[in-house]
Formats: sequence, structure tokens, C-alpha cells
Amino acid sequence: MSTTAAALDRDFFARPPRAVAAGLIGCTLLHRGVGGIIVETEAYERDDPACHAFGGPTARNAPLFGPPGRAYVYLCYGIHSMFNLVTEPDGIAAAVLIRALEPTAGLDAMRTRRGLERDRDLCSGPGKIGAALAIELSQSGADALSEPFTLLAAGTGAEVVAGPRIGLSKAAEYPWRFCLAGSPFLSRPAG
DNA sequence: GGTATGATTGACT
DNA sequence: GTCAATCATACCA
Repeated sequence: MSTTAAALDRDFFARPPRAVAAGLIGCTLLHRGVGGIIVETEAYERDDPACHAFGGPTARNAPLFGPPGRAYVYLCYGIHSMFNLVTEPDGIAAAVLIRALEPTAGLDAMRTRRGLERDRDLCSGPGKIGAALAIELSQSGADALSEPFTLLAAGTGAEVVAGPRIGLSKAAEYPWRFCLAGSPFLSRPAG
């Protein structure tokens, strides 16, 4: 790429979550300059039993009901910070979970935070991203289109593959997981 | 006030 | 392949 990648704008996120989830593959996500290329995402819709907004608004899922382009962060299994991006116009309450990155920036910081050396293991899962990028629960509801977050548009040529979602107790069979074809940085192989 | 549970990970048989 | 860790949140009394 000879030119600087364009930052994603709010219109990019004001679309149905599956479109956003597919479109995010190949884009770059940074938190305080640390992160990489998005290679795996999952979509969560409002009328989706697995979506945190399914049961209606609560204190935790409030950001989902706000404007698109915001972060929704929550703690899973008491250990892992899961990073989502809110999609759709205000109030629809859908989101995209960022599941894996190809690390490209701040490698040393990520290796230190994860206690690992291999790039391939740094961000190959949603909980790992929370740890590697040092994303905190308090950032839930924050604008993901401005500092300390950076979201850059994808280059050309990203081949996206869809498959079933992972780890859900409900509606996991929906083929709403999107991967960069052939990437070695996925949480699990595509399909 | 108490209890059940999870969009996971890492360690172990 | 199986399984425990660990705590904010949701839900019930």
C-alpha cells in the first residue's frame, strides 16, 4: 500500500453486524498503538439468543443500545476481557466480537503482557486480545473511532470465509464467524 | 441477602 | 481428549 490506510468511520458500523463482521476482516485494530490486522470476527444480532442484548437492556449491555462504532467490553469466565464493536443505528443493539488478530504493532508489549514469544499465539482468541492489547472493562461504552483506539480500513484482496460460531451455549450453529482465509493467526481453523 | 453461569484459556491425563 | 480457574453480572429470595 503506497498510501496511508483510511480510518473507519461511523457509517462503516451503521450496518447489520454480519456485513460489518465480514468487512472488518483485513482491517487494523490498535489500542494505544498496540494491535494488528483483524483476521477473525463473530456477529451477534439483536434477535439472537446468544446476543447479550437478547434479554433486553441491563447495566452491562447498555453500550449495545447506543450509537455504532463504540466498544462493548465484558468479562468472561471471570478472567477474559472480550472486545466487541457496536453496529447498526442507535438502539438496535447488535455487535461484532473481535476474535483474533495478526499482530503487527507493539509486539514487545504484547509478548510481555502475554508472557509468550510466538507471534502466532499472542492474539489468537478473544480473551488473548483483551490481554495483549490491555483492554479494560472500564472501556466498555467508549468510542472506538477515536483515541486510544485506532481502526484502519483493509487493504485489497482479503478472502473471507464464513463458518459456525464458537463456544456458545445457544445458537452456535449460525454461520456468523468470519475468518481471513488461510491465516495462521486464527483461534481455530476456518470452516 | 445468596447463588448460578459464561461469546475462554491453559494445564493436565 | 478432559477439566479447573475466577469474578462481574443476572436473577431469585
